[in-house]
Amino acid sequence: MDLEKHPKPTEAELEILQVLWQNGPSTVRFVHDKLSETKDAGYTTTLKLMQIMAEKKMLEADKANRSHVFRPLLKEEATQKQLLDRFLDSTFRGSASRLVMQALGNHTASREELDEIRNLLDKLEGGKK
Amino acid sequence: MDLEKHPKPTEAELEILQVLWQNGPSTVRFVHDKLSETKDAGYTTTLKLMQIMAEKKMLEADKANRSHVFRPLLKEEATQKQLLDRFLDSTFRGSASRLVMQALGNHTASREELDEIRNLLDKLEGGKK
DNA sequence: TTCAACATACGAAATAAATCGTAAATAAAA
DNA sequence: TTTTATTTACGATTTATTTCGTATGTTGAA
Repeated sequence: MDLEKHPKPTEAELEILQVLWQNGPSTVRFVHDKLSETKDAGYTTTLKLMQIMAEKKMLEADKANRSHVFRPLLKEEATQKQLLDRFLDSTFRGSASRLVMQALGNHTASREELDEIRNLLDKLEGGKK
Repeated sequence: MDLEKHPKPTEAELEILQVLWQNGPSTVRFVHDKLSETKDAGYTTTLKLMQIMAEKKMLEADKANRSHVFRPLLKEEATQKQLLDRFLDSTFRGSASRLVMQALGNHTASREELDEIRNLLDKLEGGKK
């Protein structure tokens, strides 16, 4: 069968997915230009990666025009959740609260974001009453 | 010089560090037995990894006895923070609150943990008044 | 002492990930 | 139309990581 439920994207693949999630279906050229802002690798490198990702069914290429347009087949939230699970496990031995504490402690969040989190806490804690 | 500030531990290295952080300085045998519970690789694989880690100054070996005793040179919290930064960046484009929301949403935390988090929120939000 | 169990040393193979070079096709420009 | 630029195809290389095999040394039990 080989259903390959959770194809963990590599670092480089994730970078590409991020561009697509943020900007919608895009050509290799576009993705590569975006990546070039922070990274430097040749055009064919990006191309090859995206082709491989298409093979792996992470992306789908629309080949109608000469410049193929790729769209992500993985959903951002689902992928984040999957990666978070792994990360939580490997780095925080599964303790979500320790991760949350660290994340909140070390990184700035706006007042609004903090309030949002507080609301979520209320809901969660409500369920535990 | 080659100071190598942030030697990002690989997955396998992290597993070894976890054992050492949890159990204190240990022999290869001990670490390998622990890892064997969830993973399967030969003894010499673990040995080799730990030797490489020692070269990289992630571990230090006490060679007084035949069975060398390895201790971690990286601190757990600092390493977690470092990995969290990268993860946050690559997976959540730097949005700590989104990560926190996902983490809280998908994973169970006890009442006490939730309260702890709430306290932290109070402190943080206090600082923003 | 002799043998079996267990330790480290270390080169090298296996695997995975990322990068690149070059060819061939197509399109756009001159 | 000829040339130049851009694109995909794709094999191959490079680099990183993980794994293992074998040699060799040490310890402890028979």
